[in-house]
Amino acid sequence: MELTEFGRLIGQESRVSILLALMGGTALPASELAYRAGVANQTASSHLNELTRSGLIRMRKCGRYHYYELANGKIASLIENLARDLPERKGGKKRPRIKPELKKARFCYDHLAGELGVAISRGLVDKGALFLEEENFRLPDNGHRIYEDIGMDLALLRLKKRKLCPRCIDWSERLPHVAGSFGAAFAEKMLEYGFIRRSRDDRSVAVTRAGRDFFLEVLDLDSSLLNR
Amino acid sequence: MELTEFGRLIGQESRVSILLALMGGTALPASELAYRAGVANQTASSHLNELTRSGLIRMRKCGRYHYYELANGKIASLIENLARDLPERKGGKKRPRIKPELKKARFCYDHLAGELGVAISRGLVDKGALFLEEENFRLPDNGHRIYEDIGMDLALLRLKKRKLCPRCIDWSERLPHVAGSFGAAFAEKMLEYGFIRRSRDDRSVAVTRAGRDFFLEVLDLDSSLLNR
DNA sequence: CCGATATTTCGGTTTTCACCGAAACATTCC
DNA sequence: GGAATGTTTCGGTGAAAACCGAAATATCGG
Repeated sequence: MELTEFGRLIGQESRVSILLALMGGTALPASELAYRAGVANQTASSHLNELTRSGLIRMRKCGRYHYYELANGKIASLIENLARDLPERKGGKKRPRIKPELKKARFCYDHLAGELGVAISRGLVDKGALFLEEENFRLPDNGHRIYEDIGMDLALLRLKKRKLCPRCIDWSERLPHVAGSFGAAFAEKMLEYGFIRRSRDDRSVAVTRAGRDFFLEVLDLDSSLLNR
Repeated sequence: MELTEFGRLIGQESRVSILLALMGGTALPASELAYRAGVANQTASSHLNELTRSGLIRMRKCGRYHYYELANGKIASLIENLARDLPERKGGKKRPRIKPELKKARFCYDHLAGELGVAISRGLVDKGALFLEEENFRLPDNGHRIYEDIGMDLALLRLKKRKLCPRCIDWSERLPHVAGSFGAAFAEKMLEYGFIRRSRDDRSVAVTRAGRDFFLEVLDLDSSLLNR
């Protein structure tokens, strides 16, 4: 895709709203996206069509619903990185743009980011369950107790053609956290066990009471992160 | 800056042409930029005004000339990275977009990139004059013969607040090469000694006969890179 | 098949903005 | 000072496109 085309696509509030809504990794139906962007269904439909043609998003039909989602994880990181690297607003410090819930914990496409995402990755590293390397993280060859306990099959993940556990530099934190098929699978497990819960409205994530215990006991996370 | 604003700015051929023309790192007068973008001076002027207000570029007056340049190196890498990470054109492989001269050797803001830039960095590493580390390159604590021979004062560079020698991942090569104040100073030296010469038209770079000898002898670069 | 719901297509309106001609402003050169 | 050159400001035109109402299409639930 050309710079200009990409720029034109993200040079428009409604389309950016749509893309940002999809950054959470969940596929959403057209009307929901129209609502979030604050435009009529017809308008959103034409935007969705354009975004699809350009390859940034894709559509999956499910009955009368058309579910749209980001085309792949690369698109998600592209946008995440761009948002992170944009220069500060000229006039100084006033940047309350980041909603606190998002800053705290959110989905970045399909893995956890924000303070929680960063802390989890760091916790795993501290426990010897993950190693920070040059470009990517690395998983221990023999697996790790933590993964066994929550029933993660690392061998299965290694088979996927997708990168296993690349580093993703967080948009709000500017610190590395684990992404890739491992990052996605880990987040999936956390949802499965009810340790975290997705927001209904955006890509923010709440830590449940059970999750609080898990993160405290298994990963020694700082409790200040887990309150509220 | 907001995503949308940035998108709008680069969502337009003329403005992208201007930015790309400035990616070489040299400041250019308004009329030159108008010419390269293929629009009238008045039109370019309004684009330049907008780009300046947004903080992407800045202006330096010199007599009746108004020289515009990228606001700083971060803007350059932002654009370079974005261009690198954009998804491939949907329809497959046809991407002859990169001009061969640019692919071979070019300025990336103020340091060398392209095949030559990558090769130089690799050559310096091979000679023990540069070390490839996690996020950045590192210079040897005691300096190196190579730098003495061309009269580079590393101590002076270390004083600058700018990063000394970060890694920059090349847009066309997708390989790391050295940027930062060291990268800029090294490129400056190469120009000074007449080892390379900037193109008058774009940000591409030609290796002179003297440069060929230097790169062959001092850095053992592959001669295929240096022909023509 | 029918009504309800989700989405898209079509047509037309309105907004945005890229563009340039003309004129103003700034600087240099003579 | 006056002509020449580089740049910007102003005003108007034209094209692109964001938007929505209305109607068409698709699917679901009976």
